[in-house]
Amino acid sequence: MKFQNVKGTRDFYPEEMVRRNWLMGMWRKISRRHGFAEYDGPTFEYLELYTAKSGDGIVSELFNFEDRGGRQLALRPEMTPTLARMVAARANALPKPIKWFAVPNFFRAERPQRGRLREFLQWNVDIIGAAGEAETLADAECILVAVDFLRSAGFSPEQVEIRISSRALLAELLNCLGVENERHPATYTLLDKKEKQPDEVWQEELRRSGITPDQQQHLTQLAGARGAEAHRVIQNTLKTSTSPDGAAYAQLQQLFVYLRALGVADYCVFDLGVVRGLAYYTGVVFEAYSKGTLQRAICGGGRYANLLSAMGGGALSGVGFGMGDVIVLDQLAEMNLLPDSALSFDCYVAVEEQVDTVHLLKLVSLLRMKLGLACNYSYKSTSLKKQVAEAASQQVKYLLIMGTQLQLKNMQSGQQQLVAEHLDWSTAAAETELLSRLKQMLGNSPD
RNA sequence: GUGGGUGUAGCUCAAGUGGUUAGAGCACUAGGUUGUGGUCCUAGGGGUUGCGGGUUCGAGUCCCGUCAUCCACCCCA
Repeated sequence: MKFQNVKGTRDFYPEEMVRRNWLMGMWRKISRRHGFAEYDGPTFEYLELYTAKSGDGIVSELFNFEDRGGRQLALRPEMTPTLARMVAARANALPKPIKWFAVPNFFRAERPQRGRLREFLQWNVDIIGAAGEAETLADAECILVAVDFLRSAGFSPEQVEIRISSRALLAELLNCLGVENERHPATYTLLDKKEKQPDEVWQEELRRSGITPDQQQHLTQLAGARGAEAHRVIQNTLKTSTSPDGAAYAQLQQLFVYLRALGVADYCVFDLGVVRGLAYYTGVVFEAYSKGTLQRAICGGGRYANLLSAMGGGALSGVGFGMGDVIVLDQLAEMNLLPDSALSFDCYVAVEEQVDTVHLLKLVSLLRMKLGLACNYSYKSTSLKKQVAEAASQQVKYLLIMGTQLQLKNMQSGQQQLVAEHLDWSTAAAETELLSRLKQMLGNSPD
């Protein structure tokens, strides 16, 4: 019987693990420097937690099972329900705003394809409980974190952009056009599809949507309007109403003022075509869009004003985004931005023929446990040349050569120094002497 | 769930229209170059050609099924 990994899952051999750890490290570093605290929850929850948010239809999309007590459980397909549950449990005790992030693995029973697997990692960043004016600050900070990551990973504004819009603004505009509230969700879906299908198909769907020809014409102008053009279209639309609201429009303009102040405006573009598929977004919506050969969203997020209360979490508004590792790594690879994934250790001890293995082990143990260095040596007695070659293949910074003398070689500079003329393991004092000598030489060597 | 492409060594690929014992490079292992940078030389291990059936004197090659994988659709938290 030959086994293989389950469809849609990945094995992480050391080389891939280096990349994965690099990405997770970036996510954590970026999150922390913007003042976010890491949290996590269980890998599985009660099935109802997910059906409560997304309806029974979600069940076919997730891995669910029954435990021995007959309870219906499911592997987590996303973090928001868990987050809502955790926040709800301590809603009154947690200081606001709550700025949390997580880098969990998720499971979805979907058909795998490029950029989508059945188990994947996703960076989740949320700010919950910022109210009033502070909402826009939180929106800006969320987008800032996303841009900071993309820029730090090496994406240029030519390679990726953050497309930003607002559901609240769209609602305002639809009201001006006289589209009834109950038609808003369907209209959002329509707008969302504008760029994803041929124009004739979209126009056909528009005709069948049940809104008036006049409304259809305005909607065509709105959909996909970007930057200055979007502002012009909005101003024209607001004029068509006798009592325009304009609050959401003002808020969105304020958001862009903040983004300019934060220095990330070059990555951001106002784009009315961004809607996001999720029903629960109520305010700002945004996505990072890759402009590579495979054009697609790298991350997506937005403001959800009612989600937590709908899940028993109290009247707290939140804003957040998620970024999956599969697409990010895919896009980084395409743009040649992935770091070197070779193994690397701190040092390697090579021995000449006459060296006693017991002495070798004593030195290795000093390096590993007293100096805390990641250190390797060969189990076999092979030529010095092969040991040096192996050291080089492990990308070590230092090579220690043990013979009658002990020498230290800096593998980057090629410089070699004498550590000790003779190695004396007979007394504890001699060992301490050697240790401090090594500490000094390794500590002072330039990396 | 629908449609399409692809399955030969760990990886990248060979093997005229069916024809002897399925090959190469890289990687891996061992030995050598008596030793300080991924070298070079030699040797070796590794394959039921995804699996099952069929056609045939004979199938990696043709046919059917199945599984896996990739791509697109659906969906996208």
